[in-house]
Amino acid sequence: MRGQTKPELDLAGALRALGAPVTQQRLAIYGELRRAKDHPSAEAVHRRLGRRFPSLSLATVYKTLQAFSRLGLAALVNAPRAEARYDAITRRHHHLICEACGRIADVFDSRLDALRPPKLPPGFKLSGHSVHFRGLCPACARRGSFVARQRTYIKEER
Amino acid sequence: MRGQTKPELDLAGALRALGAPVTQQRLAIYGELRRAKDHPSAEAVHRRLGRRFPSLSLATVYKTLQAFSRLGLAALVNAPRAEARYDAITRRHHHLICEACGRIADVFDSRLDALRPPKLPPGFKLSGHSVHFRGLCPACARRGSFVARQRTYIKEER
DNA sequence: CTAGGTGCAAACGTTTTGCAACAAT
DNA sequence: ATTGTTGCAAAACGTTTGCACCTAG
Repeated sequence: MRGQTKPELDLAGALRALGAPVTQQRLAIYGELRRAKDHPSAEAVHRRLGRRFPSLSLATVYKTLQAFSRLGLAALVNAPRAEARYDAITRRHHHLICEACGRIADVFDSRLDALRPPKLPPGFKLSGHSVHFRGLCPACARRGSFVARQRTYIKEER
Repeated sequence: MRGQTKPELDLAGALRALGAPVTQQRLAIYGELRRAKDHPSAEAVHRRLGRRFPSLSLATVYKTLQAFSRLGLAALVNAPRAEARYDAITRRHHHLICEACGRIADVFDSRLDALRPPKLPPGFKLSGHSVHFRGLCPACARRGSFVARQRTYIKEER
């Protein structure tokens, strides 16, 4: 739980504990992710490591970040590759998302509407917020068999 | 051009009030969005309208949904076209997102961690949730000039 | 030696764009 | 008549994949 000086060592241990190979690329990518404080994209990580590891490929960065995410060693902040989905309801509300089938349900709750961030940075102009609840809808939970933590969600109905 | 509740009429009025042209395409797309209860993607809206409006193009659906979103007549549920962004912090936390520059800050708050949806559908297996606060960071708020409601967020730093 | 990670280039699906034709005001 | 929208096709973008090679265990 320290790691500002040698975050790579933590990673190596974690990977070994998980039976996953420890590679130079993984150490470098994890080190960069630890160092970064701006939630970088795969492309950003690749760009930043470019000087020191000219042979590191973007595909490896993608695969590695996905692996970290799957292994619980990093977290995906947003849902990439998701189609834009629209709602005619513009009144403030929140969402309940099935991670397996992608179904989205509306959640109306004034308690959630009233949330405020603790200690907002001075000068930040807050314009809104939304709460995303994730999980498995009744149908998908019954079927089971969904590998969690893989993708945030998949598709909507035709 | 009817539909039982005549949602098209609301749209026409709203568009006129905003000085925006009222077209058949806009009425149809809005009608479909109102009718749908599953937060459809642009592609889904296009597919569903295909029978009745064979000449309607997918590009128009994209442009129209974006326009609606910008005008406050529809809401974008997720962030499309966003790059996947990662975080080395896997401990539960929330985010504060600048809609102009895309900067993401971490928000730690046990009160937010403890949120629960009101009346969860029976059988839904909740696995987690996160709160996204949106707004303008101090730097962007100072500069002003950002047209809100446009995109959810844009880019991260190099 | 073997499992699986890596690099490359091509493929993918979604979204955006340039532009000419067109419709709404 | 002017302005903004539409449709088309092509391009852009982030991401994923197939496969040969390489590397850690």
